[in-house]
This record gives sequence, structure tokens and C-alpha cells, in this order.
Amino acid sequence: MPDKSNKPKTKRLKLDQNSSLLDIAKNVKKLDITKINLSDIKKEKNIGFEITHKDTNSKARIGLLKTVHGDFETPYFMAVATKATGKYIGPDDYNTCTEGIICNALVLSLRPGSSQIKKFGGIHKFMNYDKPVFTDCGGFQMVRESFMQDRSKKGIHFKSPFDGKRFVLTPEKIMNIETDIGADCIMMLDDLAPYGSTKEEFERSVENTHNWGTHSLILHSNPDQFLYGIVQGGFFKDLREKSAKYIGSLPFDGLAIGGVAIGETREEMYDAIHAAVPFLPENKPKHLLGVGSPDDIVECVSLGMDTFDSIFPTQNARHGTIFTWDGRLDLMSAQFESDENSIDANCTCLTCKTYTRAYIRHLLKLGEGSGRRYAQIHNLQFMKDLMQKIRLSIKDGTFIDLKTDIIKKYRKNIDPKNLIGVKVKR
RNA sequence: GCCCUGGUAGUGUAGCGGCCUAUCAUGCAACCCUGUCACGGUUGCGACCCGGGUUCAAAUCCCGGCUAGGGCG
Repeated sequence: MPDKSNKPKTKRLKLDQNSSLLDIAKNVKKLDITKINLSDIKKEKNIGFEITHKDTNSKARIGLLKTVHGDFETPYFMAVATKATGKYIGPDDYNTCTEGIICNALVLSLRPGSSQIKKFGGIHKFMNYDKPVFTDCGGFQMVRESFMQDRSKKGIHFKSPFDGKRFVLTPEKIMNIETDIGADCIMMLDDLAPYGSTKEEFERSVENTHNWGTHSLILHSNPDQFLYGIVQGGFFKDLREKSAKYIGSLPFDGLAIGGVAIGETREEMYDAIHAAVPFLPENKPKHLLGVGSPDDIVECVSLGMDTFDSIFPTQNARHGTIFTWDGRLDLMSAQFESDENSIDANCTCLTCKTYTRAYIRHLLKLGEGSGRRYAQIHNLQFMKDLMQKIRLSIKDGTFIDLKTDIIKKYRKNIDPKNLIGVKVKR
């Protein structure tokens, strides 16, 4: 790893009587087990999570995620900024059209290096973004061919796409990296088995994830950060249940469900989430890794998930699929060639306030980065607005109606004749 | 008026006697994209200028016409 200079952190949590946890703790080299209890410090600092509203018709709830970068109401969606930026879009746009972002610890450790980010005082200062930042560990990169995929009990083995160098990413290394990067919420290293793996492979993934989670917890040293445990288990109900029970029993600050949206059917995904949630402590924030289509989000909010991250809105935008309150819009279609309306009449984003569908289509058709930027700004704003609507609807008891409406509109394409746009003033 | 060159999907092209039920790009259409080294993927639509001839066989060779560009008058 690029950050070899990092020494193992020496603080640990005061853990409950979990023998396997203590066994592992004893085996972690050079670990100085002190009596520092991070949750006490967090309490003193007044950071944490509390539930403020609950939906009566579903498991949906509103929470307040209190971080050192401010308090944020959940459910909310965060844009994926793997390399501390998006594609054609960066912090300046994120500041107006996101409520949070998630960066990738593994990728940032390769470029520019986590010690580099540490020198700047952390990721927020490095990229000049002051809303909550999550860092994903890099476990997901295992399913990317460019990173190669190999897993062992020790960690994930990968090849840097930058220079082909091979590394083993261990829970210890990723904790050091994430501590240096300094995001508000960090993900433990997890072991993600690809879709279609056998039950034995998913079992191994669960076992590794559990071991690595315990290691991560022991090495968690920054009381300003929330450490999230990750539930695996593929699409086997019993494995999801087992994983949720174990991860849920550990003193993580938040819980994430991983290993979904990797090629399974919608029903398989919902079943996997549904199998896990009841076994996770209710009062902790729950993140759903990698899910971001509007219909999946309303569905998963109703299953009790609080935060989401996904490339879906931005990737779709770049490819010409635009989200509106009437459903998806294929902006590349010839029917918008001379459409003088804004993308969505009800949107307040820069793109909708300034440009016509015809112009954005023109830019996208030419493959211009500017078009991709405008399209992404809109989709991210849409997600931000959607999440706000979700929160309002949970408060006033109409969440179920919003959910039904979004699902109805997002599981089919829009009839262009029914689009309502606003003529853009120029 | 004469001469030369060319005419292949909407556009730009490959092929220059049988491997052409014709290539590639773009376009159009439909579907897709979910912890981003992706400015992407899948499928479908769409053409040999017209007529005649040579040949077992023509987008490919020959003749005429039409047409485009260039040259000479």
C-alpha cells in the first residue's frame, strides 16, 4: 500500500463480552488495548444518530445524523465521488445539489495517497466540501476486473489500475487509510462475493466480513468518525440473518447492507434487505450500499434504510437518461431535438433554470463534458429533492402515496406526450 | 461542346468478379446501467444511381443514360 508509514492505531473500544472479539484483539500485533470508549467521547461531542419520526405504514423513519460537519436529516442520498470528484462534476456542483458524498478509500490511497490527504487536514479540506463525507473501503472493487479479484482470509488482493502493482488490502490497512482521509462515516473492509456465487462462497464472504469487521472495530480510533459495519450474505435468507445478527451485535456506529445491486433481481435484493433489517439495532443509522434508482430508494426506505449511495443517477445522466417527476426521460431521443422546455418544470437546478432540453441533448449527442455535467447536476438535484419529499411525506404520513407514485412512474418509461415542461427563458 | 474522375444505408465510408443474405462509423429506434479506472452496453432498422450487356457467377468488368465534382474550350 502507498501508506506504509502508517503505524497501527493503538486505541480501542471498550467491548462487550464477546469472546471471539477479544480473541482476535489479542492476536492483533502491537495493539495496545486501552480503556478508551469511543462512544463516550462521541456522546460528549454530541455526534451520533437519533430517530425523530417513524412512519406508521412501513419501517421508514426520519433520523438525524449528527456529525462534526453538521446535522443531517435522513433518509438522504449521497453522490459517489470515488476519486474525491465525480466525472465532469466536482465539489462546486456537489455543494448545491448533494446532501453528502461517498469517496473511495482504496482508490484515494493509490492516488493521491491517504497521507497526502491527511496533510491537507482531511478529505473535506482537501476537496473543499463541507457536507458529510463517507468513505467506502474498496471491497466493492473486487468485483471490478480492472482491480482483479482474489480474496483470502487476510484481505482482498488487488492490482492497482494505475501501475499494475499488486497489494493486499487488510482491515488494518483500510482503517489506517480511512482514518487519514478523515471522512465522517467510514466503512469497514468487507468481502463481497459476486452475484452467482455458490452458497459456500457466500458463507466464506460472510465469515471474512465478520472477522474483518471485528478487526476494524478494534482499530477504530478517531472519535469524530462513525464506523459502519457491513452485512453480507448474498441472496440466502439464513446467511443474511446470520450476518445481520453478528454485525448488529457489535458496537459499530452504523450498519450497512452490502452485496446488493450486483446483478440480482429486484425481488432478490428486497428479500436480502428484508432478511437482514429486523436483526439490526433499530437506533443505529442504516446505509444501503450501491442502491440509487428512485424506485429502489423509496422501496428500501420503507424497509428501514436511512442512507444511500449510488452511481446510478450520475451514470444514467451521462448516458442521457434523465430523472423527472414524471419518470425517466431518454434525452438522447430525436423527439427532443427542438424542445424548448426545461428538463423538468418543477426543478430548481442550474440546468433546468438555464437550458432547454434541446440544448442539453445537443451537448450530450456531441459527447461534450459540459452536457454530461448539466445532466448530472439535474439528476443529483432530483435525488436531493426526492429525498426531501420522502422526509416530508414521512412526517405528514403520506409516504406510502409518494412511494406508490414513484414506483409507478419509474417502472415504465414516460410517454413524451404527457411531459410538462417550462419554456426556458433566454 | 469535349475530356477526366466519382456515384454503396439519412450522412461519411469498406469492398473492386464468387468468402457480399455487403464493412465500419454515425444516425434512428428499443431496452439497459445501482459501494464509477465506463465519455458505456445489448438488440433492431437502414444501401450497391437507372437501363442493357459479358460471365456459371457482377456492388465489382463493358456500353448507354442520369447525376456530382474537376479540367479544357
